[in-house]
Amino acid sequence: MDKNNLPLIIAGPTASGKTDVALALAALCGGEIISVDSRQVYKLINVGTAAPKGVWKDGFYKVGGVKYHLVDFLDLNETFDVSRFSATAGKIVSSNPGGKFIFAGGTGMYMQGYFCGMDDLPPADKALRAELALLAEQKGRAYLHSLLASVDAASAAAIPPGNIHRVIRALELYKLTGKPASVLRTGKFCAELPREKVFAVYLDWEKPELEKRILKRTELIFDPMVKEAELALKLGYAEDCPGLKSLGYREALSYLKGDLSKEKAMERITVLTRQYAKRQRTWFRRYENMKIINPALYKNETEIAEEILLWKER
RNA sequence: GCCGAGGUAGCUCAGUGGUAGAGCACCGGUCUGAAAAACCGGGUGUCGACAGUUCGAUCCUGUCCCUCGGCA
Repeated sequence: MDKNNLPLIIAGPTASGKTDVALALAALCGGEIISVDSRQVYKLINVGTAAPKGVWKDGFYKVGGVKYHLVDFLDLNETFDVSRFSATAGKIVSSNPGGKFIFAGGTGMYMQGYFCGMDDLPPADKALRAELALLAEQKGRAYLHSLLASVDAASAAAIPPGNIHRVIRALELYKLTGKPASVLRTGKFCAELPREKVFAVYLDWEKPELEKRILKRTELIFDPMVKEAELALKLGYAEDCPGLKSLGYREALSYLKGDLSKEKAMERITVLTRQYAKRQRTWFRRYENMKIINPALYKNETEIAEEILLWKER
């Protein structure tokens, strides 16, 4: 296999400039970009999710002529998840054999799912989840956890009772298949990103620098975010629909309702974004074969892209 | 200037004559179809300063400094 045709991953925390680097790479070597982002998939909330600005043309979302996949297509009432990402990305890649692909984004779990592979497990069952969530609400998370312990001791031991999402998923797997998660899962998902299948880059700013960028971005996107939230409500979407659960929209809505001053709302969004960036850093630290790049050491995105291409050729 | 209230963690504040806690922030981590999710772990401190009383003071006493109200 031609080494130059291996896909590239441009990962990094939120506000690290992944999109711009990906676009610079596409400009240098051609190719298409696949957004690895659980929120940029939605329509109507493009600014607040920092989705690249583009236009729909011939069935593709294009940014400056570059195909930018998996952005701006999903209804706010729909949910997206790692399996859908993995399957869709797979289709996009196989639709253009020999094409160059740049995976850009910060949703580590999606990268993990696509590059390491998903086990063949049943998908989410909304009704069952709602039923289990209700049970947890009525009888407590500890009760749900004890239910899990009685059918799947290994999962129960690994999942803290407070982690309601994972407790529910483990119970869901058991109810749908009759087998405990520990039996269904092969462990391949947890592997290191396969070196022979992908080149991975991580954009790693010094912390104070990233914090400044986050602050700046909050200031830049807050007003448009409020407008997006307002429009969504006007179109009939509920405040708690899946899309509007994206980071910051709750605060934008609170501001809209007058429950939060603009200053407080922005401050809160900045904190949430910083915490999110930290979780991303923690996630990506697991990968030992990523190329770490400090963007501050380069003049611009093009220089970073050139550096990445040089590294890839080696 | 006088009177009153107060100075304890990054912030808001609780507390005790035996060198301190909470929430949030912050730091570290977990992660298999919700992941911008949901969690787990950690106190990071000259208790305003200086004296005095005491075996021992963040706590009691005095002086000073600072902040916020009220009166001038």
